[in-house]
Amino acid sequence: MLSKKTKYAFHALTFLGKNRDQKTVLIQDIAAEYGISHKFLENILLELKKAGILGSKKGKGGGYYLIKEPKDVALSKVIRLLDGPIALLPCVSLNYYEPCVECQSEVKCGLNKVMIQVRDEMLNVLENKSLADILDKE
Amino acid sequence: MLSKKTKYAFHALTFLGKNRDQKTVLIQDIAAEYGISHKFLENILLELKKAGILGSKKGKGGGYYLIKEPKDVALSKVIRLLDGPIALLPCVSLNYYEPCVECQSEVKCGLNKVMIQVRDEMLNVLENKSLADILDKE
DNA sequence: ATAAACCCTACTTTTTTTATAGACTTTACA
DNA sequence: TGTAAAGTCTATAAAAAAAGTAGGGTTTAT
Repeated sequence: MLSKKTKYAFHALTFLGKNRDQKTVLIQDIAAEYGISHKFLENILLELKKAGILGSKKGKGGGYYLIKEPKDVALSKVIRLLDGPIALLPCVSLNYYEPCVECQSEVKCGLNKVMIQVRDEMLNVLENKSLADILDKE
Repeated sequence: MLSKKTKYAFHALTFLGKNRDQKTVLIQDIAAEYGISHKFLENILLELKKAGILGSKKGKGGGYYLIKEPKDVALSKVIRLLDGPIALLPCVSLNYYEPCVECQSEVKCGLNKVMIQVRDEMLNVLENKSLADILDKE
């Protein structure tokens, strides 16, 4: 399951996507829309900004806005950013690889082989679905 | 990512699958093979037994054995048993459904719709891969 | 009778997630 | 030019989940 952080990130991105006509949107308005803690959401939006997905404007009249095209915000990108690896095991993660301590030889490990296949099929889905798909269904 | 519990379950199942010629296998031998805590593994094997995947024999000369054909032990079954939902959000889980409190209307939620698609594609993979696939690659 | 092995429940520790606090910086505008 | 509005940043606290441990109970071969 995704963490709440990631789920809220998707909600926020959806809200920002729906309000692209506005120059900026307040954290507060997003928090209110979904009943999320303002402060918690603040951290999430900051991470999305640092990742180049959102832009912001400080000071009075400021707020956040979507900097990327919705079709260019893949689900995989948001998940990796806030939740970490998509792979089901550390030993098959492309972005967060770590060997399994209990594993004598990765090359001989059937579980490793199968989980590489699972990872590839999951990535195929998560890299080809994007914020645009979410917005299309709203 | 899968929990260690689930990862160890797959290791144990693999070991038992490779030793189907023996009547029973000791917890201790599986734990030693992977350097896993005996007691922790005990709990895991017990769950696999209760789920009808493993059988056991008590007393001296006892141990665990695979009760199902490897091809009939889908990855999805083991993951659900030890880790819970496969779906990425509670509101799209088939086996562990819960509404999202922040969601006004599930029917109008684009995230919900997209995550249903993601779930179906993940299930398609995880229900069609099994212990047999792991054993084939060892 | 005894030792080997699984069964079961409860508990503790550790890690991760979720949430909060508060001081700081930037900006619009009266 | 002062003030209020808004994002920035770091640290910490609280809650929940995962990982691991303990120990007595039951069954069975010899």
